[in-house]
Amino acid sequence: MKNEILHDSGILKEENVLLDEDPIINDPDKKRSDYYVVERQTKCPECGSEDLIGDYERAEIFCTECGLVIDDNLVDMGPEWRAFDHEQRDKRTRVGAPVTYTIHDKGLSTMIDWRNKDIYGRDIPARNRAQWHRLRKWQRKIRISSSTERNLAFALSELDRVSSRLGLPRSVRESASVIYRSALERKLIRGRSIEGVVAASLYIACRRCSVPRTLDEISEVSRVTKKEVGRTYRFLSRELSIKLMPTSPIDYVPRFASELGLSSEAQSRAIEIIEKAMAKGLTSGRGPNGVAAAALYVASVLLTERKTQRDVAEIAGVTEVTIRNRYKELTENLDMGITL
DNA sequence: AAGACGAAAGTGGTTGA
DNA sequence: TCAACAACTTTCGTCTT
Repeated sequence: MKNEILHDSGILKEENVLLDEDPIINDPDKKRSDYYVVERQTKCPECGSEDLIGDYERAEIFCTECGLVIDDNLVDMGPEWRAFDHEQRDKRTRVGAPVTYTIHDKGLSTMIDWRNKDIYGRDIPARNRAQWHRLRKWQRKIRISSSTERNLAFALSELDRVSSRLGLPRSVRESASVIYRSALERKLIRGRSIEGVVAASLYIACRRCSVPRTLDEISEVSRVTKKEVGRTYRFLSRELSIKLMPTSPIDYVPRFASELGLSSEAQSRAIEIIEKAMAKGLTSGRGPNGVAAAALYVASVLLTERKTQRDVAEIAGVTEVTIRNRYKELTENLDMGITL
């Protein structure tokens, strides 16, 4: 059963609604990701194509024809887990507070009222006041019982703030909070700012989930310099022995391309170029965003959708000079048929 | 006039003695 | 700890469209 909603960009979307006759829910062969493709019969405003794909890993909906990203702030509306019967389905829809690593005590906490009244509103006798006072004191101490808990509570709200600003999907946030927790457990935060470690955890989580954000982008929305994020991230990955593959320039291509308004042919052309360049070893030691920018620039020229170097540079977060250097290397070493 | 090009000097971080 | 180094940036003058 489908329920139509009007998206704010004016595009009609469909949303899956959990109903008894929904076949996917009870099909154990379906993967989570299968279930989450909820956009159907939607039209791309650019080319009118109806082939849209919702990519919940990157939190983007894009058109397979022209590559336009229609919505890059996708909210994961599906149920928390797969459900196999009625009872579970009721429990597992995304309602209430699921247990999550992003809340410091998972939302379980008790407060003792500061007023000296009992539940009927009567005053508490003076002889008991001291006892209540002690209870309150201890309750406060227990709730946020240690500096560790205070730290975590602050860090997780900061993490939420930063990742909202970056439009990061839930999976990345969970992953980042797990990283932060283990850093805290190993007492690696001492001597470092909480913001810095939060930013670094997010950076690691982003790269792990192949949703790369540059150090620049992260330091822009958090109150940490790029230098500090970089230092902390290296420290964390060493101490927690997190192995990270170097970011592939290809991971940046869809995001940059859609921000530039390039077609999907240009995207795949750029990816082709990058693959060739990687095979020839032209990308090693080079900043991946610079390589991605140059490949996109070349692709845009080849397909006569030319973008200026400045526009590409700005979106990719590199300078025009870097793009020039990169694409000079590309054109010199790769036979691309057409001279620029 | 805007964009592309390239030289030269500067910056921040890594590496190896 | 320091110098050498590679990648990248900043700045600026010149050429091209």
